[in-house]
Amino acid sequence: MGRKKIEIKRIDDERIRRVTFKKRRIGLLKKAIQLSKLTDAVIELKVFHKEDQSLIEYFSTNEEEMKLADSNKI
Amino acid sequence: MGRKKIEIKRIDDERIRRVTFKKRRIGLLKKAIQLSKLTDAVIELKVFHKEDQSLIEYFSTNEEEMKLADSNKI
DNA sequence: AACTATTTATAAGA
DNA sequence: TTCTTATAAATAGTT
Repeated sequence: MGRKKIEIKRIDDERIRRVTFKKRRIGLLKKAIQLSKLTDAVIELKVFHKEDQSLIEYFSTNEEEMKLADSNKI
Repeated sequence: MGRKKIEIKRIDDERIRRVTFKKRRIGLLKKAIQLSKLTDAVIELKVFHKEDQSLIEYFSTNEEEMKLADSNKI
């Protein structure tokens, strides 16, 4: 959803890859927060990027509740 | 992004809440996969829904690599 | 479950 | 390189 349609494969140009990463990471986090708020979904999201050694984590609830859900895996 | 703009708060109507959950969970998963493919990001995503006891998990890589990233938390 | 009008995310440009 | 904008994509309400 930009000026042009892009293929979903690794972006070779490092500059563009970094910019895309920063933009889309924000977008993904927003979507996760919205889903959680709208529907009571319990969400855990981690995004790690080697290039800048950044790690972002989001838990819609405490970790314990997620582990509980996890242990009752279907 | 639909016929009307909605507020990001809990959807009271159960039927609508369930439909919205199913739609947006797919959207979130797609975004996570795309971010990973486009930028080499390492992503872990878990979505749990109490109402139907469903748990969806996505790892863009093996869990070990994520744990490693996690242990180097900044 | 499928459609479509509209909002939102974002790729490329400024 | 932060801000803008044209366009693609997601989705709220409809059928």
